[in-house]
Amino acid sequence: MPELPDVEYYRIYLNATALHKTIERVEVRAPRILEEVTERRLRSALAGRAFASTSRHGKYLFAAIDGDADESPWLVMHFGMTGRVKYFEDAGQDPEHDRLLIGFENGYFLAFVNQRKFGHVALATSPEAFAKEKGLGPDALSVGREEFVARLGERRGSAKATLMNQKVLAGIGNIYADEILFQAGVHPKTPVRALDEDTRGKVHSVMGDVLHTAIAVMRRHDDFPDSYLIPHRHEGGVCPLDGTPLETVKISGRRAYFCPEHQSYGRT
DNA sequence: CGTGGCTCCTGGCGGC
DNA sequence: TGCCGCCAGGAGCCAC
Repeated sequence: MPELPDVEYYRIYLNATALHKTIERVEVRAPRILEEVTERRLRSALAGRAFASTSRHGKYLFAAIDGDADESPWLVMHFGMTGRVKYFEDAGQDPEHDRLLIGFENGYFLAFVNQRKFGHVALATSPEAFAKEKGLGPDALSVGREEFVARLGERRGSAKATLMNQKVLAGIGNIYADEILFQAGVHPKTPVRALDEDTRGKVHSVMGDVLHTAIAVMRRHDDFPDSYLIPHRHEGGVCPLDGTPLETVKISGRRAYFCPEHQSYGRT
C-alpha cells in the first residue's frame, strides 16, 4: 500500500498514538530491515526517549526522537511494497509480519509491520538531510506548479516512469501514477517532452487533488469515489466514465492500467 | 540519461 | 489436494 497517501495516513496515526511516550524496549524481529544501523545502536538511540513529532518526505516516514539528541535523532521508516505501523496494547494483538517492535512504559507497543521485508528502518540527522542524501525530489504533496513543470522539463522518459521516479518527485508509486494520468487524460507512455505546459500544469493540479482525496479516504476508512480509476484497476476493469475496457502496458517493470478512450498522447 | 531485466521477500491465486 | 509459476501499491543494481 505505501505510497505517499498511505504514509501520510500512518504519520497522522503515529501522531495520534505514539508520541510523548517513553520507550522501554526495542526488539528487531527481522534484522534485514535495518539499513546502516545495528539493533544495538537503534536500541540505544530509542531507549528511555520518546517520539516528539513526525514528518514525511515522499514515501519516507520520520519520527523525531527527543531527549539529549545524539547525531541521529530521527527514526526513518520506509515500507517497500507492503506495510504499515500498528499501535496496540496486548501482546496478543501483535500483528503478523511485525518486523520491529517498540514497547512503551505505558504498556503499549508500536509495530513496524512489513510482510515482504522490502521496507527499511534507519536513523537520520534530519528528514531534510536524509532526503538530500537519497537524492529525493521534492515531496509530491508540497511541490509547487512552477517547480513541478520545471523538473519535468529536463526529462526524456515516459510520463508514468517520470512521475514514479523518486529523484524527480517523491511519493508517487504505481497506483497513484495511474490515477493521476487517468484524470489528466494522459497516456502513460507519453514522452514527458511531448506534454505542453498546460498539460503539465493539469497533471500537477490533478496530482494535488488525487493525493488529498486519497488521504481523506484513508482517514475515513472509506472507499475511493467510483469516478476514480483505482476501484476499476484490475483484470477486466472498465473505465468509470463510459465502460470502455481498460488496457494495460508494462512500464518500468510495473503494470500500467489506462483507458484507451480517455488518455492520449499529446494534447488533451 | 533511459529502459528492461533481475533481485531482495512473502503469500494469494489460477491452472494443471 | 498438491505443486508451480505468476503476480503484487518499491527500489537498487547492472547491462545495453
